[in-house]
Amino acid sequence: MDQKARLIDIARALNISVTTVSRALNNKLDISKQTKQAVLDLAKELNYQPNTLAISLRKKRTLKLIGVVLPNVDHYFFSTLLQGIMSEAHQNNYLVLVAESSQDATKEREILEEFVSYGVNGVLLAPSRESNYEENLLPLVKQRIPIVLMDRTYADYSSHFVQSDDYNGALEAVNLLIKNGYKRIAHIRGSDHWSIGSERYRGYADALTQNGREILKEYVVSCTLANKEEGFQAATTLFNLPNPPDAVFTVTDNVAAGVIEYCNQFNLFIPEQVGVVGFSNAEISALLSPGLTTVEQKGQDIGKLAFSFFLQSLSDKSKVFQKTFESKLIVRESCGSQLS
Amino acid sequence: MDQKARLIDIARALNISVTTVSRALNNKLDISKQTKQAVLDLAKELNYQPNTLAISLRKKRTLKLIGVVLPNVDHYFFSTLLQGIMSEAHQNNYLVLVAESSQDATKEREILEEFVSYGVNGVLLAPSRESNYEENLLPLVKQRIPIVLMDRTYADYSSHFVQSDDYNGALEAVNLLIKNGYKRIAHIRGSDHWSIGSERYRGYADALTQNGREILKEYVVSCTLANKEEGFQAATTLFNLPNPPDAVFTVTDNVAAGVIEYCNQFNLFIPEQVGVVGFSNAEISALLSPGLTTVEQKGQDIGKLAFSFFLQSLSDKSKVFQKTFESKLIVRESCGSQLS
DNA sequence: ATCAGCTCCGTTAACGATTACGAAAACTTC
DNA sequence: GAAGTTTTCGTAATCGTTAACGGAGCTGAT
Repeated sequence: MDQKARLIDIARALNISVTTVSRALNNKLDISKQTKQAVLDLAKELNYQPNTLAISLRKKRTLKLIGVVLPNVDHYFFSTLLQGIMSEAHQNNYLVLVAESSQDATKEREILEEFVSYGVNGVLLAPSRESNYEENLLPLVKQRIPIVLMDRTYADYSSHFVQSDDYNGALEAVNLLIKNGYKRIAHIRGSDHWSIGSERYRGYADALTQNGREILKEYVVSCTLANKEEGFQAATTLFNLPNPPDAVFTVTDNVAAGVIEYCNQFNLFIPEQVGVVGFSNAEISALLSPGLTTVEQKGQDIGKLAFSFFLQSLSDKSKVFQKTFESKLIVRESCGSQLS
Repeated sequence: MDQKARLIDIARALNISVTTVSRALNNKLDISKQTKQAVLDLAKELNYQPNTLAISLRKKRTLKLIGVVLPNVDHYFFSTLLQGIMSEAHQNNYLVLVAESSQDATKEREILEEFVSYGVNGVLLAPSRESNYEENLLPLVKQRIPIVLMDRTYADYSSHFVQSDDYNGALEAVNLLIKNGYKRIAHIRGSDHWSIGSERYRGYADALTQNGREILKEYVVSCTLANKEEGFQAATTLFNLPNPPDAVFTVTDNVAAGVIEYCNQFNLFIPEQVGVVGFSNAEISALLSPGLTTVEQKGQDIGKLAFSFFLQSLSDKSKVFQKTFESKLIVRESCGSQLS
């Protein structure tokens, strides 16, 4: 009784054919004003909602549906990324399937397969750390499903992507530390498999050499999960060196939070004794004490552009859309800029 | 050539009927081993992918698809909520449509309609502030689509829900401040339209009266967005009163972050001069200095349970599933518990 | 030889919408 | 009033898949 209203329900009630009802609702020509009005009125009364499935099937046009795969949604950067995607998608009447790979390449592959079998029109992917082109992406490429990569890319595959300029961001961050007088700058970096790990390291290394400084192995500590705990641990290692650093550049803000906690705990004053710069401009960076100098990653903008690249790639199959957002330093207390 | 293979293509190639092909692929009984094998082989060769639209249309429901509507995904609590939902959903082979209402009841309604016309099997909804039952939920209820509410509920509608115990959480938080010797406890509260705003205020008020204290109007400041800036502003108001408070309980951790920033900036020592307690146990609460005492909201658990309620409601149509998670205080430095 | 009971498969009608085609009704025009 | 034109509507096919039903063919028991 209260079931969903269909065209046939309206048709029977008005004693006309389904075709006529369809015509009325779709603003077609071959229909009189009166019947059209009657249909529209009844449709409104019954709260008629067309069945998208049936329409798509009939029109042989797929549903407006895209899939988004992220390593973690509770990570601030990714959640803003998602927000950007969803706002664009909603404006274009696309629905968004979301799944979390939890940084697990196998799970990522499973998700992508599910998405494909569900008939998504495209995939926006922020690859997990161990994701590789051959196994994860090739199947989609074969099926000609548009893919836009976000945040990181594959070394062996050129596709649409939107990322932030990790290299220059890191370069500027370390340059700032140098300019502010820090002498022994350490880096807590991400893993090599991870493009943001290697890109940010590259920026760190080049900033040092461009300023005629050496890169000391013991000043570079790797982490894998890039969270606060690892930051604390790495700080412990660094500050217990015979010749400890006087500044730390970290691969993410969360890692920097661990460093700051270590310094607060062991009375190393920031920025007087130790300078700290993070990466991401996560929510926490403004809330930490002292405020964390960091490199902005515009999650929303990246997400929006990624979706718009997907849309454009539908109409222009041959073109490859790529964008690297410029990095921007957000200077707060932790890097000693206020000292001079 | 590269067109998608359909059942009829396989059927024609093997000179059998579509039904038989369908039977082979769906592991039905009435079929011989040989034909079944032949179909499976050819299907694999042609890389047959069933058309989910057609299946869903025929079965009158989509295959394992649920919709999630949240006010904001970049809010930490909601992102953990989403995480909980997605982890359960993935385990049960459900795909998850996600959309953001941006606290806009009209947009929320649009999203819900879209979800329905896509044939989702259920909806998990964290209602926006102005969402009302009549307009937003009634249409779904009429169509007998299972709905599980999260975080807040409707006064005029009893349904499945999962929420955290805002009232008792607030009560305990304020009791702790009282126990730790704070005399003039203020509250920065959320708006009245918002159940967490009124529930947490109710807890605050009852804690005071149960301890024989007065509720002073000037000690209760309202905010709408519940962010750090509003917290800073409210702190400015409170600490410039002729008789300023010596403790503040805030509706969210972000608001508390604003208060802490104010105190740090104007040299009000926490917890010695001012006690602060927040709500949510957001990521930032552990990273702030001093660490913020707060009430835990188990986003992941709430999300997981909400999904499992949805699943259960499918098999047991008549039962109503409801759960209020107990609140739990997370005690850190900001509330003076270390002082005594 | 007849009948019951399998196994295996095809025919047909759905699911809810769109659309080509043609026919009835209404309106012109001479 | 007959012929032509236009407006308005219905019939039936179609999208890709599933499912109720029935029928052929074979086996084995009576």
